[in-house]
Amino acid sequence: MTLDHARAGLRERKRFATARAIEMAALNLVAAKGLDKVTVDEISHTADVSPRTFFNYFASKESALVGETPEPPTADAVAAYVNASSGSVFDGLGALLAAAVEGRSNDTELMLKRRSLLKDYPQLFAMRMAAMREFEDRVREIVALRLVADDPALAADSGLLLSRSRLITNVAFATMKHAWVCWADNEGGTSLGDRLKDSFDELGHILRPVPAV
Amino acid sequence: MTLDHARAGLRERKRFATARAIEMAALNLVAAKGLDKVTVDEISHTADVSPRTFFNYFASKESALVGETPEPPTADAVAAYVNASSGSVFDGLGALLAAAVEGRSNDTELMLKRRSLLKDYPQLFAMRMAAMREFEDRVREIVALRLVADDPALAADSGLLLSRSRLITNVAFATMKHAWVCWADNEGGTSLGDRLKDSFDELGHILRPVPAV
DNA sequence: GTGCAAAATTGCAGAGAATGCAAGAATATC
DNA sequence: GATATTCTTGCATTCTCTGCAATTTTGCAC
Repeated sequence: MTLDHARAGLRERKRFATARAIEMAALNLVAAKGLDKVTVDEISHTADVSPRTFFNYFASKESALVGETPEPPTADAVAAYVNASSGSVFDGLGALLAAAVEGRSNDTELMLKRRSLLKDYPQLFAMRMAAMREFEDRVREIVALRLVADDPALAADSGLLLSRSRLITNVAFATMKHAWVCWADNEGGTSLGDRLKDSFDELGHILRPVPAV
Repeated sequence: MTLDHARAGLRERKRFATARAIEMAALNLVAAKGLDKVTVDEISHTADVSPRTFFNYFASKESALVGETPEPPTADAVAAYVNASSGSVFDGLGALLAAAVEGRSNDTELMLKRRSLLKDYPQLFAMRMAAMREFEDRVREIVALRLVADDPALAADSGLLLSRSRLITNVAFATMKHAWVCWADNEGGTSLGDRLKDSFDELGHILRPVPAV
């Protein structure tokens, strides 16, 4: 799925094309008629596959709409973050998430359609966030590594380490959610990656308000 | 739903009893057999109502499981928070959320069953959080009021006010999520309200780490 | 308590979602 | 080209959810 399709076999390319046709059909139909006026039969017919094939690709109508989950960060990115000697735990975490979120397919057309869809249907956006549970847990592990690197004494108190890494990860994902909403709000503007940086900067502002002089 | 049932009419009491019977049946069956081994027919039969009546009470099998959404904070609580002159935006926000979350029914039996269910099925926990969108938006409005009270100049920049209130609310809900997980993790322990206070305290720690002397 | 209005329950019919299975078509491998 | 693997498809089936109309239960006035 994440490879360049030029070098892949026919079978793989066809599979990719079918998935894209289904997603495209689903996004267009829902944009035109509304989420609950569109059936799987209709989507399948528009994408020129049988309804049964639809369910070979996607577990539900919704999962054809919300897109893939982010790919886990590379070992290099993880190491860079964990061993960063300057800044707070949050600095660098934004970049880590940005790489993961933007990493996947650069299919701009799908991305834009999906953006306006998720903006119109918050329920779908919530689903997308919920689908990131595995990814979130991976990020939590990475945060825990960083916390131990910053303060080796923490390794001894696994309860505190778990609690703290969970809280930090929750806050990071809350910030990501914020970035996404801002990004979807001003249609044209900046990339999601840049918007993520802005939100993490704003987070820093809120957390350490300039002390009264 | 939120009134004491003693003074309510027969009709209202019966309605409440039916809702509870359905929730109880659903929770027990899912605990015993697993989420996808339980059908609405089965739940309805156990609760002694027709399947059609089930859907008069709940929109889906899941919504019978996850429970009600929190009630909005009282005007008094809002005023107290907005006009608090000391502490950060986050101080007091924990208490505001605690009151809202604990406010509803004190049905301990349902609460405990639901707690272990939501722990076993993170998808349902995600649904519960997603169902709070209205409540979340109300909290965001309140946060915006507080921000303006703290810094009247912000009222002029509605974009920044919106962005900042969103981010703060997202972080607050992330903290609430953290509190919930901690609360569900150590079964017996403290109340959810106390756990919320702890999580908001921990948030303060993370945001303002003790500066190196 | 009798009668009437409002509300709740129920059955039924029907659309849509989702899965298992087995047959057939396309692709890969040699 | 022969064979094995994988994909697609149709069919049957179960389950979810909704609208409608008939029936029953409750609230209220007299």
